[in-house]
Parts: sequence; C-alpha cells; structure tokens
Amino acid sequence: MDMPVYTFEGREHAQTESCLAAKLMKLTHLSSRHVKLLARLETNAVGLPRGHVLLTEGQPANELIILKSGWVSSGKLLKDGGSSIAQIHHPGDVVGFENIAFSSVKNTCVAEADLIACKIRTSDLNEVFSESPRLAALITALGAIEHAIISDRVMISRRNDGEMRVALFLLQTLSRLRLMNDTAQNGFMCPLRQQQIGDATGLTSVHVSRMLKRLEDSGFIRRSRQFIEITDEEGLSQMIDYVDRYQDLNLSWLPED
Amino acid sequence: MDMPVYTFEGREHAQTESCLAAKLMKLTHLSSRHVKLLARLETNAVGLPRGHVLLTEGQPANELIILKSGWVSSGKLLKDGGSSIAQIHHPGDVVGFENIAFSSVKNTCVAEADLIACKIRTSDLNEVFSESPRLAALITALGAIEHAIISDRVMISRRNDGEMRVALFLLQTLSRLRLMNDTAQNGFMCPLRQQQIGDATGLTSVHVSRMLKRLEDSGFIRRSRQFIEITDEEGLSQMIDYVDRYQDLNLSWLPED
DNA sequence: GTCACACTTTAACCTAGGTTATGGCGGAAA
DNA sequence: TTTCCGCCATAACCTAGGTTAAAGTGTGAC
Repeated sequence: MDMPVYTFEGREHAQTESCLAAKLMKLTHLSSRHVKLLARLETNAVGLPRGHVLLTEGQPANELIILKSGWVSSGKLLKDGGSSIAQIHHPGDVVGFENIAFSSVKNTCVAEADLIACKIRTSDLNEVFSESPRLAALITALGAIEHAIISDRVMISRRNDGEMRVALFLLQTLSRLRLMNDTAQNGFMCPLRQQQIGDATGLTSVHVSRMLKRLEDSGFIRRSRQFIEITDEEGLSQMIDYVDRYQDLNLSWLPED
Repeated sequence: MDMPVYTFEGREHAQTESCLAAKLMKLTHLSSRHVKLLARLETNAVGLPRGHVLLTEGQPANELIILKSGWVSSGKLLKDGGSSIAQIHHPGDVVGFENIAFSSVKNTCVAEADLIACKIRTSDLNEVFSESPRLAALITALGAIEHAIISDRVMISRRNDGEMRVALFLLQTLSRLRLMNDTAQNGFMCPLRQQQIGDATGLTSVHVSRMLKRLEDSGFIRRSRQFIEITDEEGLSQMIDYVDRYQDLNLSWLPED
C-alpha cells in the first residue's frame, strides 16, 4: 500500500516488445500478427520493489500481470502467520493466470525481488482468444505445461523427503529460467530466502538449510552468496527422476491462422 | 494389455450425448452448435474394468479420454513399487488433458472403478479450437480451475498434517462430484482403497486409516462400507479453510461465437 | 456354508523433520 | 569504523507420521 511504485523508464527493455511473445516463441512459431496481438497486452510496464504485493487473495480478479523481470511468489498467507507458496513465477510468466476463471483472486502474489511487470485486464485476453485460435490453443498448452510442472511437485511431496523436494525446486527453477535465457547456464541468482524456499517446498527454513548443506556436501550443488550452481545436474536429476517439462513438447497440432 | 475390453452398449447413457458438454454447461451457457461440436468428440464409448490402464507414462501422447462414469487416477508408478497420484478424475473430466502440450504421456492413468469412457485423438481438439473461440476459452478456463484445485493441494501439503490432507481430499472430491450430480448429496461412494487415498494425499494407508478414524471420532464424517458421508461439512471446511473452487466462478468474459 | 483373499484396524516402535534457541556472518546505514 | 539487523548454520529436543506386523472384517467363489 505505502510501498513506492515508480514508473518504469528503463531503456534496455524497451525493444523487448512482448515478454510473453518472447516466451511463446521459444515454444513454437508465431507470425508478426501474433506478436502484435500479444504486444498490445504489454504496455505500461512498471518497476516494483521486493516485497510489493501484486495481487491479494480475495480481491476482485480483473487483472493479470505479465512479468518482465524479477521473481514473484504466488501463494497464501496462513492464519498462523506463516505462508505457503504454490508457485514461483519468472520472466515471461503470466502471474495470476489461474484467476481468469474466477471472480476473486485465488493466490496472493508477492514480488520476491525488484521487478518489472505489466498489468493487463482479464478482458484483454478476450481479444486474443477471439482473434487467434492458434494463440488461444498455445496459451491453453502453456497451462498444460504448468499443470505438469505443479503435478510433479505434488507427487514428489508424497513422503517426507526434504532432500528430494529441494532438489526438485532447484531443477524446476533452472529449467524455467533456461527457457528465457539461452545461455546454457547451470546456476542462478536466487533472490529467495531459505524461509521462502521452505514455503515453496513445504519445509521449514531450518530444514531447507540442512538439505542445501547436504546437497552441497554430496557435490550436487555449490553456493556462494545468493548464487546457486548445480554442479551435478545429471546426478541430481537421476536422484529424483526429474524430467524437464519444457523438453519433449509437441505443439504441432496447434491450429494455424 | 490382457485386460478384457468390452464395447459399451448401455442404454441409459446413450442420451447423454456429451459428458464434457454436460460439465461445461454447468459452468456457462453453450449453444446447440457448441454442444454438437463437443458431441463429435464422444463417440465410441467403451466400458473398462477396474485396474485397466488407460494411459501409460512415456507412451506417445496422441489421445485423450473423456470420462463418462467411474473414477480414474492419474499419477506415477515409482521404482520402489509404490505409486503416487497427482489427481483423481471424475465423470465429465478430460483424462490426460495435460498431455496436449507433450509428445509423450506424462502420467499413468488407471481405472479405479469400472468405468465408461471415450478415447479421442488429441488432434480432434483442433477443430474445437478453430471453430469456437468460446469453447477454446472455456476449456482454458477449465484448466485454470484445475490449476487452482491442485495448487490448493500443494499448499495444504506444506507441513505434516495428515488430517488436513485427508479432509481436503474428501471436500475436493465432494465438490467435484456435486458439479455433475445436482442432488445435493453430502457423501459419496468411494471406490478407492485407503492405499490409493494415501497415494493421493502423500500418506501411508495406515495413516489414512488413522486419520479417517480421527475425522469420524470428531464427528466430521461417517462411514459405512465404501460410502463416506460428510456429516459436518461446515466444520471440516473451516478446519482447513476450504473454498470450493467451483463456486465463485466468473466466466462472463468468455467470447461469444 | 466355509474358505480364501483382500482390505482395514490397531499396536509398538523408529525416523524425518518440526521447534526453539543460540551464535555467526555480512551488508547497509550512520 | 562501528552498529544494527536480517539471514544462515547448528544443536538439542520432540512429535507426526512411517514401518512392520498381527489381528479383525467383509466379500465373493466354490
């Protein structure tokens, strides 16, 4: 509420007309008409500081947010004071997309790092759906990918196994960041505190600390400051039977238009 | 593989031209043209016995299944012999929908009760998307609802509290079944064994037994044979802050066509 | 009817992870 | 430079839930 909201005026992002289009183009071919349709959604980018609440559970759901840079958590504030994170959003994601079906916001979304984002009205999606079956189908497919990712999370949380949960968190994060960031990186700056990683994995911050140490001691990862490097991605993936959902896609069935 | 597959010839379901249409019409208005479009998907209904594997993880993903009656689990067989269930499907659901984005099947889907279902090709969805923006948007919205439901599950699995997990399982199941079954029922026949409920909640069958007993002793539920009656839905909902995601929908933004 | 089998309940025991607390470290502000 | 404060690490202890096993209970086949 009292958080400073400063209008974005950075120059370096100006040429990236649409971050969403950029992401979708990683998945399939889009015509310039498609890109224009999407670009219309992303005007009025604003910068917001870490801690800013973008969407509050229960509020009327009339806007979505396209994230251009930074990380956003989507989850719930619990009555015991803690919180629980359903999902972390990265650049190119449509934050609050699940709300399109609802009249009120389902998850509170918080900036976990300084970020740049565009608010759009839910109704703006209308145009996209009406004017392009291909984009409509593609957005649906994107939802399916998200579904697969979150269901992997559900299944790994089966038994109490913190090491696996943290490992999955790291690998999923790496996969998502790689999608938009071609540089074959094997690590990332993680703006999340261990408390947040805990909220996202269903563990306490204390146990996250234990598990990260264990993963480091086993040679799977290395840490320095906020940077987490996955040094044995192969081994880590094997440990939890991880599959990168952004591989193995098949979008050939998308209608043309 | 060697499971008997008998062609469906029941008469009582014949008039229900499309189970998916029936479900979607619970959510919003559809024209007869829409219904016809959807009905085309549901020909060749077959009956399948409990235990039948409808989709196997890793297989080429070229078909979806519209469930007309019965329950289907969607999950993984783990190498330790156990299994983990991401989601349970009920009549009207599109089983394997998440696969539309992928070239291979992501979750193994198993009949948890004798059922009636229609297999359709992924490519058949093409037509629907191309011919009706409204249906395209509606199907996307349905995906969003599923997303909200599964993310509730993720968040409740946060800390170790089996009672809440089982409570959520029961309430979510009730909500879903109610959608298609107007009779304001407060219970359901549950074809799942406690083992499966455990696979779906991340608990052992032993602990599911303990939790069900605890819920019964507390007066929240009553059980007889396979029937589970929720006797204090209000109280149970309050305990876990449950919100029925099928309420509070807003689909007014859907494009007409 | 009774046998077999598959599921549930219960109990005893053990371990992963939660809880609480304390100390260390590093960056931002003065 | 020093102080403060938020974050991380570590340890001691405790509880929820896993494990194993054995004893009910119901159901379907013969």
